[in-house]
Amino acid sequence: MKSDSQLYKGVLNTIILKLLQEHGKMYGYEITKKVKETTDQQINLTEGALYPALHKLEADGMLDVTIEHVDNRPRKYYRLTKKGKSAATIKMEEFKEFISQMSLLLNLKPAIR
Amino acid sequence: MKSDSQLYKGVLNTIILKLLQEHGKMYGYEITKKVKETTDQQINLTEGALYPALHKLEADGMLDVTIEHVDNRPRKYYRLTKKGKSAATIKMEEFKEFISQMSLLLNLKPAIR
DNA sequence: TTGTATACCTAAGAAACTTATGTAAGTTTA
DNA sequence: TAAACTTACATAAGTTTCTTAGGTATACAA
Repeated sequence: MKSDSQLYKGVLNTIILKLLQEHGKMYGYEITKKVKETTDQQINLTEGALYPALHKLEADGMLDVTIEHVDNRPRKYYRLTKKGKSAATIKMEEFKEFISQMSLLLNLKPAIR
Repeated sequence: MKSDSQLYKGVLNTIILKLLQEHGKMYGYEITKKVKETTDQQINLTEGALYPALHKLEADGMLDVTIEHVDNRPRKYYRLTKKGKSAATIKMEEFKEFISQMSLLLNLKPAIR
């Protein structure tokens, strides 16, 4: 995760879980592309951050993996487990709460639903 | 900073700079109280996080310090320097940009002005 | 055949916290 | 009046999470 701002520390898992919740299954490289595309090239989710995060989420029972071969190259598709699904929901709630608290602290108008 | 969520990592400087921008001068303990009060006791800005952060901001030329004694106890009042003022503004812009990018990634409705 | 895109990976170091202390004066309460 | 809490500062060890910098390998375009 790189964008000249410290703010993105801590949101990596939230992003991963949410993207998987929306798209069903994704592989690592696809996630980096998706993030870059969605944020108009502003956020570069680096592989050095992503892969260790995926491995940790898998070790924690949040993700299941299936390997598929495309053009002789392996892809590791990740999917949310049951535990991962509820974690995704919780992380989203936490994020909204975070925005709401920060809006109070920084005197912003909160308006995220 | 403690609230059972990793999200608050990275926003500490933003909060400090913004509070000082709004209130002119504040001392450390006052900042922790202000954060607790504003967030309805939800966010506990721990001293182990705050004091090193204040010292670093001072070392970086963002803050000026003056010591005042109240009831025989010393208070270190912090104020934004010129550099600190522009840093505060930049941090706020960065935070709004962060919210906007995250809203895209997490499919939220962005509405912070 | 050189560069770019795809697709995975790890390891050293830095940064920013948490947790756990420590000091000391003033204030409340049993 | 002793104990407990609040005010007000501080540091230091350890953890987590990321950055930076590498590495492997296949496919395709110039």
